[in-house]
Amino acid sequence: MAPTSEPLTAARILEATEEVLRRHGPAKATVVDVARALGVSHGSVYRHFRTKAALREAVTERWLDRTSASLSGIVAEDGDPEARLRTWFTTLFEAKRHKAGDDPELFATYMVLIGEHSAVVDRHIADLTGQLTTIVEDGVRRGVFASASPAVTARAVFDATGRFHDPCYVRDWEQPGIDDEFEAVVGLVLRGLRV
Amino acid sequence: MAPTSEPLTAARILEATEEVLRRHGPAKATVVDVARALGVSHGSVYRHFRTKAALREAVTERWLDRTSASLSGIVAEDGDPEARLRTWFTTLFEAKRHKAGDDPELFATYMVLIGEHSAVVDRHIADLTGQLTTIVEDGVRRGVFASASPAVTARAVFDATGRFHDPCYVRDWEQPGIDDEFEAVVGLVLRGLRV
DNA sequence: CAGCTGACAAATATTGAAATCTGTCACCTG
DNA sequence: CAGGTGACAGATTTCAATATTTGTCAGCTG
Repeated sequence: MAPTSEPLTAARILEATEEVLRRHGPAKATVVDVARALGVSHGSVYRHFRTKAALREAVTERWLDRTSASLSGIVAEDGDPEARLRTWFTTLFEAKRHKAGDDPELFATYMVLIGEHSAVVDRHIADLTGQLTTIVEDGVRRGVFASASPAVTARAVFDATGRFHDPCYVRDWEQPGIDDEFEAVVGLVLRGLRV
Repeated sequence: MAPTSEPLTAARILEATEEVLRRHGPAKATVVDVARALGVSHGSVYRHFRTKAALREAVTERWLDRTSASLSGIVAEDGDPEARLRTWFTTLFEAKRHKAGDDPELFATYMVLIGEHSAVVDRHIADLTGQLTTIVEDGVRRGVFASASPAVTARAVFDATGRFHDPCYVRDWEQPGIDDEFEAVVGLVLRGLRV
């Protein structure tokens, strides 16, 4: 399209790759498509990313990092830890549900990418449980949460709410009654957390 | 194989279908294979099951029902509800983990079947949460559990422990540390359940 | 000479013709 | 005549030929 203009950067390639994935889906998005979208030869793309897998992995990481970033603000706040925990999960659930509901095809695309790059997902989960650990530690410090090991507890809290953030449950997120189920699980977990 | 002998019953067809699925996997198990294993024509199989899907559904249901049955004993016991709940989940997790670990291919086969027959799975989940509801009600009656609605609470407890019984997490079940994570989640949930 | 190109070999995906399977049903047979 | 058969049409799967894609690299170009 654009014959030549700005210098070819990793960021521009990632942007174009996201667009190609959105348009063609994970199965038909090729490196040649990405290069064409940028008006360069596919050899140039390989100058910035060693393999197609590395390129897709970078796109996946960027996508997951956007979610982490939007939650980190809640961790930084200084209010009631229980309320912050509740807000954190509500925000996460809402964000995932909207991503999945607003553009199911794109979400399905990212689910494929996530399946391809488990190391990135592991890092992302470590990131999120790290945020939870901070909130749990804060709660313990203030004497509102009981936990011998905040990191272990944070992980347990994360695992217990999996139904409301793990993509393997996407289908359930549109089901009626899911909000009540969310409240029930979060309520149960928060009760278990209190001193 | 066996030219003719006992009368052809639904039970014998289900048995043979399980065997064919075990041998050939879900993709290559055909109705003709099942008929051949029984020494009959495939038309006879269609006399007992309207479609291939119905046959596979029946096999799936039988498989899931075996799990439910093995847990119902724990529900019927009359000990400490908290201990029973713990035993119930430990038994479920152990059973699933062994099924998955001992014969991964067969487990993968059943995962495919489960994906094909969500109505059967829904029934199975209703069955299991029903068992949990009985234990929770018992705990409330004895004054050890707090719950405004045992059915809702039971469902929340079931959802919160999904990581240790939902097949979408099979991979995690072999990971080191999974037992600690199980303990952490079950501990958290039981704390949340206590008065 | 840094950055890009495009021809190329090997790996992977697509395609369409042939083979197999599903589900039906008129007709056997003990 | 209850229970079973097997030929059949349409749907689905397989397989091998064909086309595309990935990843490399010698060489072009601004």
